[in-house]
Amino acid sequence: MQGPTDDVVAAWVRLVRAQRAVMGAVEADLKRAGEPPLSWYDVLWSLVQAPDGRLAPRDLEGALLLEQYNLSRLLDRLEADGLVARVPHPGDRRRQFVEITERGRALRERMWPVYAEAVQRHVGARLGDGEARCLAAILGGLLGGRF
Amino acid sequence: MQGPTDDVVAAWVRLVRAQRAVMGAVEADLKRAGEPPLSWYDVLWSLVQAPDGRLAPRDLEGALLLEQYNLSRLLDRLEADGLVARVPHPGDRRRQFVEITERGRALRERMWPVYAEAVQRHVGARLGDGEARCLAAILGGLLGGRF
DNA sequence: GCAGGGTTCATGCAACTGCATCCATATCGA
DNA sequence: TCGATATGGATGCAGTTGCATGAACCCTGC
Repeated sequence: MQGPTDDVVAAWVRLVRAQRAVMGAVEADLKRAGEPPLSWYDVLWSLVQAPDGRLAPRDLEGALLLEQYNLSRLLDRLEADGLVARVPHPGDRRRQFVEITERGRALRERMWPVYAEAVQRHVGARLGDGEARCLAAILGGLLGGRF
Repeated sequence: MQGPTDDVVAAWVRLVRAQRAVMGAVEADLKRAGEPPLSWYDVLWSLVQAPDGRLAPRDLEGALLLEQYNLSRLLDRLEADGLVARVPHPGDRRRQFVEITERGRALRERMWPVYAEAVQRHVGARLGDGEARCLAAILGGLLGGRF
């Protein structure tokens, strides 16, 4: 196979570094505001968007690109805080649904302004007109099927 | 402060997801080939590029966007494998240099082909002409001062 | 109906990370 | 010079992740 061009390597390096820097900054803003980590928001948001506020763990896994065991434990923590509930799947006792609770919805709504402001500060404010759209398009291609 | 536009949010979401997907895939390729994780490569490569193959931990920290304590322990592991050596700083006994060893250089050279192929497969092959350059440019702006 | 195999989710254990703090050393100011 | 403060790096502990495996359940073919 042909090796990557210099441009590709540069893009890769900056992708890793930009994500680390920006995500770290957003995560830090959330923490400073006394809110839970981003991964909690991601789960809650996925559930809010889903019909009936519930999803199969497997779907969450795919949506959030989490490993099965990581999701399992993340859900443990969310459940312990009363933000989601695991409800049995009628007809298949292996499976289950994860359902957001009222408390979970409330937390997500409380987190959103903090999150949005952090994203604006660390991403929005640094991108010119059209750059955001262009970035999203290219990254979408990079993601290929996975989205 | 004005909230982020939809385009900014989309860019943010894809940035996180793309980095997770691509980085996970590259990391997995390295592991499959029996090589150490990417963080090891990053340190070794930073040292190779530095004059005399040595850097102050603080500089590595900035270059790799690692926390001080994480770098300290990463260096523990690299040192335990004989890939780097901590050498005292003449004139300030608090400080030190991290110096790559021959063994470290050899490992980096062995890792590179595997790494390069993974980057090509998961990044290069998915970007059209000019997209890599465009992506690198936008992400560079996103990084702002930090690089 | 039941043995074998696949699917879904959980968990024991080891490695890694985050956080607070500590230790040793250097620097600054009176 | 000496005490207060700052800096560079390490470390104890708790929380999280990765990996391998396990437990419960479903399904298929015989």
